[in-house]
Amino acid sequence: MGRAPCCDKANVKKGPWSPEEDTKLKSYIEQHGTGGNWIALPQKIGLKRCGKSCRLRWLNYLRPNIRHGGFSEEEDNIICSLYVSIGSRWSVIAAQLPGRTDNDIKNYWNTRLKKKLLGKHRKELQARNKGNGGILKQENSSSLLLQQNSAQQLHPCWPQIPVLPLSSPYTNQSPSFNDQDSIRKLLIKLGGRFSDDYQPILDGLNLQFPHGSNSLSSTQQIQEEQVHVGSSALGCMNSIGHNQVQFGQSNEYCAELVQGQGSFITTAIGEMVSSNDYSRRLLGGSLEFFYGEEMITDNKIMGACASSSCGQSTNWGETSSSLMYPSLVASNYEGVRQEMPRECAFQELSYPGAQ
DNA sequence: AAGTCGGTCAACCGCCTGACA
DNA sequence: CTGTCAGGCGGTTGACCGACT
Repeated sequence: MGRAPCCDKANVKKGPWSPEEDTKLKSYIEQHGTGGNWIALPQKIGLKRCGKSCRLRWLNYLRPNIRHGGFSEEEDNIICSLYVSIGSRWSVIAAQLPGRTDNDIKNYWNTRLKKKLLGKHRKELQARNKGNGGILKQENSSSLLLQQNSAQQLHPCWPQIPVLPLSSPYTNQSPSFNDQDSIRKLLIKLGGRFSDDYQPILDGLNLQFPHGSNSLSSTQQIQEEQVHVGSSALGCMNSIGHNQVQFGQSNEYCAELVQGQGSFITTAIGEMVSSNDYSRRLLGGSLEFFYGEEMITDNKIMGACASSSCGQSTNWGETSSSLMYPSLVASNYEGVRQEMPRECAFQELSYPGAQ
């Protein structure tokens, strides 16, 4: 029992539109509008097309002021910025780019932009490996984590509970956002092997992370976790799943693991975004929008955790709507588990020294 | 010249959401 | 409150085209 089709599939033409069909549709809509009913429209005009197909054709190709191809650097930046913050919500992204359609942007991202960023990463990786003789790739995850922990003490960019003031999007305020998790989402979405250095994105994005008073202790916790849990993503997930570690620790620990997956795209995007004031503002604003949305989900999770054995010192019930906790995005275990590509998890496990 | 391969992009599919009866 | 329906959306497909062998 499927859903009833929106039109009679047998009597509907499919495939590319002919110039005659385009002309019919365009002239009718220009004269009469859509009439608020796309389904009935093709019959009115005498087109053997599905109403949805007409709508798509009009929106993507026939309506005035549509631009195809020739994406500018500025547009690249905006697309990347928004993809980092809100993901593949192409209609929202398209709304920020006059004359662009969601379909165009989606195609552009999938065929060009993604590869452009991947290519950039490979070059950087090659350059870096030349510089250090490829030693970095040989390091096991434990030493990597320790190295990162050392760096974290200098740049404590993983506070347990970053707190940002809520402000309206698209303001001229400094983009004091904290988007490691959305960036991580991007990395996970894109899959593949990432580089190991996180700092460039922080520099590139000009991020300002509040230095949590407990950041040092959380680093120590992570080091302890390494001993107890091992250094695989699976270990992290199992730990959370079985409540063997406290929530704050597992959160941090997962963050560290994913951080270990690197940041080639984020570095590239960071460079793009930081090169452009508008993109920065856009990203700052859209991130707030994004985090605001994520909070709903995460509050549910955190609420559930707080009432079970995995909650610890954080009192999630006191969460104020005026505060945002971006790091909690990564604490969404289900989200991490579902979005983590198999390849990603496998490669993490295959590190020499991983237990 | 013919075959193969990979990239691009228009169009389709199916799910979700909101309006409305 | 519930069911239906159209609109909207993101993911996917497949035709087309140019580069390469």
